[in-house]
Amino acid sequence: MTLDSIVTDAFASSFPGLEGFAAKVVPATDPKFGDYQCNDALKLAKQLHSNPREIAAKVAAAIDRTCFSKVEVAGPGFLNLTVADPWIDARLEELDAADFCGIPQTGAGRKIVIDYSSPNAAKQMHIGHIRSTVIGNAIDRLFRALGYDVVADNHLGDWGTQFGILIKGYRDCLTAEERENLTVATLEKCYVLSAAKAKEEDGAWKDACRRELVKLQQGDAENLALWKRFIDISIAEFERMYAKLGVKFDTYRGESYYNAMMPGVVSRLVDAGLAKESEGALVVDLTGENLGVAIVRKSDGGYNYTTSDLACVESRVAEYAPERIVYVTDDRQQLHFAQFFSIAAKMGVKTTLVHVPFGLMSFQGKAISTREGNLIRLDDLLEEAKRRAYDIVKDRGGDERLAAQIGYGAVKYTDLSHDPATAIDFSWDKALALEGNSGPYLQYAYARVCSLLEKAGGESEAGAFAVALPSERRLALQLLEFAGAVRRAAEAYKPSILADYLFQTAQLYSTFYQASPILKSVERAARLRLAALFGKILSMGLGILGIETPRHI
RNA sequence: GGGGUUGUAGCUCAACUGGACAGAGCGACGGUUUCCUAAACCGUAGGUUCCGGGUUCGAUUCCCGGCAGCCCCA
Repeated sequence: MTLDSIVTDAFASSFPGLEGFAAKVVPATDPKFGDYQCNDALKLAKQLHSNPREIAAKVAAAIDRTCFSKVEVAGPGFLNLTVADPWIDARLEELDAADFCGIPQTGAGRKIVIDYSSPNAAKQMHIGHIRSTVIGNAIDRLFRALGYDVVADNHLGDWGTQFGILIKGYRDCLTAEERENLTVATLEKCYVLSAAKAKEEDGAWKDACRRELVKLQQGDAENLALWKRFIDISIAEFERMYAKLGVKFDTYRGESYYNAMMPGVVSRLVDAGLAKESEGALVVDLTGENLGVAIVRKSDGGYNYTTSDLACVESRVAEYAPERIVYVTDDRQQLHFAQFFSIAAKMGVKTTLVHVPFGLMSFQGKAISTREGNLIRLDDLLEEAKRRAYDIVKDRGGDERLAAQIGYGAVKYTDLSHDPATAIDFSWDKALALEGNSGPYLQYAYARVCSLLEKAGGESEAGAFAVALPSERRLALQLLEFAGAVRRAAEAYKPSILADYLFQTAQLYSTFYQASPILKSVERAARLRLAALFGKILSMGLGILGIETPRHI
């Protein structure tokens, strides 16, 4: 019997007329009110046009008391519930025995695609790529934790005019040695040089670039091989970053993958009467939905993102039949996705499309761009994070590996602890925070649990749960909310909900740990058990955020 | 001009989708190590939740109207 159903029963027996009324029991907003509360008497009073306190009193009288040590009506009609300690112990026992730390496997047998990170090929990743990568990966892990079959796809920017410029630059701006040992950094330099020459007066270089592009598009073997090489080098470089960040993709399907499908998409749009000619371009008019006009084929015959995204969604539906496709991109693309989703719906695409927009990262209030000259390479950020962590860790016998776990964890947590919707202004100190609400705070809490258990001689020392002190009860009740926090984070596409939960949990543990001796206590066995369960939940939760949990710090 | 989004403590952010006295971190000030990891813990100070209306037992949350920042589209 869940608390929900116990209270629902009490409502049902007090008010026989209620059909399908489900009471909701939530954690108390303040410990002084008890452990849980139910606010439904207030809601019901509105429906029934009667006094909420009387309703609450009637329900309180009807509640089965076996789980509760106290049930009272307070304020305008709140039902405050204090559970009996043995009830908590029994729930903890269940939680500890449950698979997946009690996370319901609601996604079993269900497939979703998550599209994130998506950097442009032939460029190095920079701090502007952190958000999509880290938030997207946490959403990916959240859904896997719920049992979903997830396809993580990296929709690379691997096609377009920049490759004409790159191929021309590769041939005429690089030394033989640079061509031999080609890196992404070299490709970047090569692009800058070639693009600069393309702006020259006579236009000869620009024309040459265009010719290379056309050859590539027409399948010229040499240019195609070069393009392929650029992509392979780019992906290898991205994977070097992803390895540091603990990110793994199932597929790397860039725009090029959908290239050949685009004419088909356009002709279907025309056949369905959705796309119409306008000023030489082909457009879908969405002004009726206040979404303006979406161009699906430009007047020069080229396609744009809307078209390739439509081809992409059709391809994914045909291949995977996912119930949902989630796109994690910055919030500038909201209109684009609204247009694309609307057209997809009109084409009869059978899946739910979700856009998770996040606020753009800026640096000292300015946009991150080459022009502003504030483009901090992701690799440099991660190295600096590791270096700062190492300075602290080395005195305690920590090595480079530990420094990386802590430094990278700090960077990831900083991002994940904020609601994706908020814009973030990058600063070294914030990104690399090691105290307070930070990744290392959580890792430190975990390391202390591990150390404690080790000193105790392993988890075998732990006995039955027996919560008693307020600090133990509060920690215990918080642990029982884990699955709910995971579920809410996934439903809202906000890893920050889980991060916030874990931080609060670690705070409650620290308070308990500080206030109550464990090893030297007569309650040793029970407290060790509680500490061990906290460690298990924390480690699982951080794992879902993609943050590592070293056992020693 | 149209649309989106944000506005909460000095700063950075929460607030479980309408609940009780709006909470954390950082910073400030003051405490806690013969004791399980002080990257920790405890306490104090700090608020017109941008402004004005509305809805109701109850609004940071929902509705309307403004203001400001950022973004997108003509």
